[in-house]
Amino acid sequence: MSRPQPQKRPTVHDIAAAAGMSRGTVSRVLNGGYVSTEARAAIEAAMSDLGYVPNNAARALKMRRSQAVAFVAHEPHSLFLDDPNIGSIMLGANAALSLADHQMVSLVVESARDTERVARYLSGGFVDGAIVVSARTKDPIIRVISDLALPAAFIGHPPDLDQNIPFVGIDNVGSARAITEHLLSTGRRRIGMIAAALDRDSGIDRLAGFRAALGSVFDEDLVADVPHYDYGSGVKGMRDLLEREPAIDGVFAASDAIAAGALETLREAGRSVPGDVGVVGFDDSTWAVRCQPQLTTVHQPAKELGSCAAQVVLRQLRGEHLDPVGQLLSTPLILRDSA
Amino acid sequence: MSRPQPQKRPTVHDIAAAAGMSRGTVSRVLNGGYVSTEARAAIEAAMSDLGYVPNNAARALKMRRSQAVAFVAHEPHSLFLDDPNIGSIMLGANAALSLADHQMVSLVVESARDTERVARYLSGGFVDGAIVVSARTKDPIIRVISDLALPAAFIGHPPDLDQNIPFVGIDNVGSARAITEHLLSTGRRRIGMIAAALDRDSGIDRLAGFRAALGSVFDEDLVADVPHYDYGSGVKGMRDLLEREPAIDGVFAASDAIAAGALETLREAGRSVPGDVGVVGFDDSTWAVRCQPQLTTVHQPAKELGSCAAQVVLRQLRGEHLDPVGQLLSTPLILRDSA
DNA sequence: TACGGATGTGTGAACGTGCACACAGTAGGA
DNA sequence: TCCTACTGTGTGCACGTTCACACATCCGTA
Repeated sequence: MSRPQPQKRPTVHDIAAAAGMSRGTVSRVLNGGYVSTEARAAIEAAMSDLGYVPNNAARALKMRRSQAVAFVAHEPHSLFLDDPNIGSIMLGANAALSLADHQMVSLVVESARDTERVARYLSGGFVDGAIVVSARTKDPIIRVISDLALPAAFIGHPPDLDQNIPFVGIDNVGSARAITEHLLSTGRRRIGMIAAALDRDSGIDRLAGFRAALGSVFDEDLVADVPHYDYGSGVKGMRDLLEREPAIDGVFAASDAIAAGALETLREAGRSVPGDVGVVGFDDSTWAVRCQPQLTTVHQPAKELGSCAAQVVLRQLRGEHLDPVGQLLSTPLILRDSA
Repeated sequence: MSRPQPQKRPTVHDIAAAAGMSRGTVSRVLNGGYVSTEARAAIEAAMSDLGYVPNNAARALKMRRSQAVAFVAHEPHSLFLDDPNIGSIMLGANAALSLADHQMVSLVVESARDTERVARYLSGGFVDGAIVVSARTKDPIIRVISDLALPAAFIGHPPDLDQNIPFVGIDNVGSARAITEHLLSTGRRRIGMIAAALDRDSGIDRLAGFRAALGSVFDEDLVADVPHYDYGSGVKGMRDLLEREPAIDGVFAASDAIAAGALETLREAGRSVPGDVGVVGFDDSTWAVRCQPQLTTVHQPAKELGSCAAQVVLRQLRGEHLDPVGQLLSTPLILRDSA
């Protein structure tokens, strides 16, 4: 089968001609307005006959509206795969946008090259707004969105985020503090933390909450710093911690995946959990119930974060005023067996 | 900050006026052509001055080219979260498209409503082609793409896929057969399978390969049928199998996640692996090395699948002829500890 | 009889871009 | 001198849509 032209598709003109009407009437059938029942029937028949589909590019050009919202997944390789939240957040956002008849298009940013292309894409009129997840400090995408005045919502917010850009997130400081306090309440004395992603608000805030809970007992030496929220980082971080303080009896892992890695290391080292060491995670992801023992952790409402962010963007699109620029969702503690 | 209009953005006209040139010359600066060095300098200065970004919608309308390719992730909720392949496939595709200066936009299909909207989006001129992953039998998306003659590539192919639509995949039948034969070679006699996703080519083919390897020894009763490739399905499937045949000594799980679930159930049931029961998986995902014992499995070249599919679409876009419509990537057996 | 409103339909102009074409000037070769 | 080729620039049109406007008809009422 040869494919010389990309197949001439019918336009409003063709439909109008086939139905014996004018373009205006076809447009009215599509967008609402006064149309007689016969005219509507004829046009609808012609449309399904010729297989008409409106051309979004033309519509977007004329209307300055594409009915699409970008979901910018600004994640390095390993994170994207090992972070279960990102998937849930996407699905939550997709569902909310879908309900409002908007298309979610997700853009993956891996390299500097990607950043530039995504920036071009965002400003090219293909999307009406953007949801940005886990942007980093000094992320160029932030500037682009700010310059463009593109309706946007950030999920989590880097410390240098422009005050006017709305965000939704969770109270990382408070949640980290609460779960650390739980660890204290079970009688643990030498509590360490495997802190990750300290170039992001979430990582920084979880560490801050941990520090706050421990107060004067806080010991810099008991913080292992790992780059990512993944399993491998957990294994490594726990080895570090055991080496520095063999008498450690409590661990706050910055994510469930990290906690899972930590459990594995503790098992190899012959420590029992929660007998010798209490371990808590963060996320309440599938990791939490898959571990042995199951993890005590902080529930992160990933799906709600996604749909909330979508709502924020949609509200801006409708021209509504946003009262509080930021919004924090609550994060219940989930008590299971690991601490 | 009030936001009455979506902020008037500069157009070629504005740039032309600012630089004292005509629109045509601006266009030539952007797209190549004869332009004097002074003119180019003046125009480039004006562009960076006014912060000009070409309007993709207008360009797409005129050129019938958007420089974007859709990645249709046709996955139900649980699958999307638990299938590690989809992420790797996406990253592979993204990298390849990025290199060719194309934007990947990924569309999530969850519901029938989504299907319809995605179909509209695909035919709306926002994308030049599509990569479709794990479409199901009778998927309406297939018809849409076929009707539109949209350059596309399927990853895996449903049995009812139009002969002309290119696909890339792996030899599920051969790989399943090979790993089952490995199980046989270790002396297992009562081998069961936890089969999943039997509404998809991958699920069907893996079962077929299993059956082929066993030949006359194949026993219908030793196949547990579960809906998804996830951990929970593995737990359930293994319970089924143990109940039906307590003397079972080998299990082929249709995915690593399923194998992980099966391991958990076996552990609970007091069976040792690989002592009492040999277990093999499929995918060589992060699950495989995270299990105890680590899984013997089939390596699935997820990233290559993604980049291959992208290449196929790009080649169609360039008007090249595709010799073999289908393409199968090789899948080495990875021998670890579980069988 | 005339008028205002509701209902229904057609037409022209724009959205921002790229391309074909026209035009102008210079240079080289027959 | 004329023709052609090359470089550089401006202008009109089209892509497919929507929207504002003009027009046409019919009804009820002043």
